[in-house]
Amino acid sequence: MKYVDVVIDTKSDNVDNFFTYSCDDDGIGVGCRVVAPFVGSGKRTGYVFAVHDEPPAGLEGKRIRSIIETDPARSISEDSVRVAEWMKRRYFCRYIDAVNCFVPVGSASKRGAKRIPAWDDATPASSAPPELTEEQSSALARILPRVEERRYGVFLLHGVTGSGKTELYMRVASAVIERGGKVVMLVPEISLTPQVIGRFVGRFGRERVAILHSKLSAGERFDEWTRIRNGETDIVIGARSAVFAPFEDIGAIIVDEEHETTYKSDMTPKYDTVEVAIKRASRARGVVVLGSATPSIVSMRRAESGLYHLLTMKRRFNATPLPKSIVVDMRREIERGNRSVFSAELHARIERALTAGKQVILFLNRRGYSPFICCRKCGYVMRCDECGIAMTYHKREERAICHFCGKSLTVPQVCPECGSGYLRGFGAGTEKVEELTRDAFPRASVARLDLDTSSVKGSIRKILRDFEKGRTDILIGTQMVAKGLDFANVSLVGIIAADVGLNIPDFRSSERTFQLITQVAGRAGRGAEVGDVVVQTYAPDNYAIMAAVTHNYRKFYDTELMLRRYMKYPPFSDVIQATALSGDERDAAEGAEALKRGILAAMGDGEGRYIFGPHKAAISKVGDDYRYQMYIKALPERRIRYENLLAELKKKMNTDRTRKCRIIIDVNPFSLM
DNA sequence: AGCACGCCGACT
DNA sequence: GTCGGCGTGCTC
Repeated sequence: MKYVDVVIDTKSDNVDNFFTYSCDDDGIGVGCRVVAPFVGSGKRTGYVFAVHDEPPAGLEGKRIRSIIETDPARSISEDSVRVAEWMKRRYFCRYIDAVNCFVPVGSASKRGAKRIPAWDDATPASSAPPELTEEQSSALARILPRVEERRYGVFLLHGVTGSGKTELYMRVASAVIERGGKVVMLVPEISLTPQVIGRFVGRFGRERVAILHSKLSAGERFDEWTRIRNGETDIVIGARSAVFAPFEDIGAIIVDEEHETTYKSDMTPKYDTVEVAIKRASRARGVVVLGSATPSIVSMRRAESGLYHLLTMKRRFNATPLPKSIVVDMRREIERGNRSVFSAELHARIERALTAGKQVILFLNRRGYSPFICCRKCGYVMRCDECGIAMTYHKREERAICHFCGKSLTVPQVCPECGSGYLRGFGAGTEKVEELTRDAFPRASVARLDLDTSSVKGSIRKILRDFEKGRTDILIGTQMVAKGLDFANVSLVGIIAADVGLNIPDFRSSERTFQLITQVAGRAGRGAEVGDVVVQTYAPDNYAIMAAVTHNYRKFYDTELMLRRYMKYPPFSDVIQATALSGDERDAAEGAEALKRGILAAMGDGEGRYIFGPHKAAISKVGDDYRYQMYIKALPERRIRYENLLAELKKKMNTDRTRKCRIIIDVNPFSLM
């Protein structure tokens, strides 16, 4: 007879702890999925977190019921359970939320278990391993000993675009597979990285590679999960959720473009994929390879302080120099009377590129026609009544659209505040830039790639194929054009407004701007010739823009780190966002205040200098819930105290039926809105 | 006395 | 979340 501690799968915070059952099956172990009796004649599924030989103390007077059945097909490993425990503490979620990350939702699909999934996006590319460059060899030489000795270690691979990071990933994967281990390859967004997948499939073969992507149905996902768990594959490639792949012996977890924000989950549990990868690899004695041309400040800091091993690759594979960038001060353009979105310099260079038969990419991180709609008489701004944020004008649909919740309205003829007829869109988004480009370069063929033109299935690929085949001269787009595109004939990249992201209220706005400009600029001159980049900005002296333009990561990192240290932002703290939600605005506001009182009561009033808010959230309402939120800069020495305190306060408030609000907590949220 | 309802704690 | 125990208060 065994006694097992089980976490029950329910939706309530009240039941987020262990329940002890008896069990006569010796096949039971940590990670086992079970069905257990719960509340009268009811039964629920759950997961075993601990196994004891004796009934544990503290259960006097309670009956210990016995497990009804076990479900080996959907059980997880003991290591996974330990990582789930860590996730609960780190991300303030319930045990079961963390456990469910490791388990597919569906059950076996009816189409037969051995089906190989659709591979539409992955064209296998040349498979022969090329000769390594000197930089690649020396980087690899630092990773391989750990792979062979099965020692945990984290490597931050800082490699400029085109320095051959993917080849290095494949060599690490090869070495792991050779010694019988398994590999997880994480990419920011599966649909935008067909090249990487194609190369892996070409090298390792379709049968031994599993690809997890969002288009899989629940049944297909379950089949893939089972295939992975049964050891039928060596490599899993996928977006962030693939970090939970059911491998036992993880030799390597590779995180491509580790700085990307898609690695932060925005749903419960709100985990950071890089952190989970490190936790899993350290348990499995595997290596983690974090690759990026623009490593996150947090990762680079960890490398600098010796927690990670830093590997640097500075040379581009084909020795093409990095593109030449010039900065255009848009304030001077206005002074000279040029109020168009194209500076004289950019206009001239586009002309020149087109004449030479070259292609151009224009980047603007803002979709729609105008980012806001404003009354020129009284200053009224059209806002989404659901979310409270300014609505974007979309000309083709002739509607005002909320970019947060998608709500769309017709634009009124007259101002709803003052009744004037001067309601107009202000500023320019990609839709407007497309129109202005067609006007300015009537003989060029122009296309646009953003969320609005790519929502129809297959249209991304069509737009990209047209561009690749040279049927499009100028491609205008948002971040979508920044990722992984590699077109030899692009000689010019124009960044229409480099400062768009710089002024959003988030401590990472400089970091994101630096990364984005670097990434977009990298699209120029991927062929034999040096590319040109024109960066238009109203803040030409800004350190993030300057450093990006001069390809000076070091300079950016040093400046940014100094500011972060001074301001006590990550990596010098964790920013913890606590949000109170309620259908009643006063309950949300009062809940947030109560939480803050609870924190100050435990930590002392002095801690108030690290707590900001609570205040009505910038996105003040989501669905039926009003949102009030606050931020805590949790210094490292207080992290453990906050882990305990906030878990306790959150549970207390969420289970208190006299309080009509819910508390949710996000550690280092992707956005402060 | 009999029962509907809501509050509250417990669920192994 | 959901069940059941229990106290309150209304009705027969």
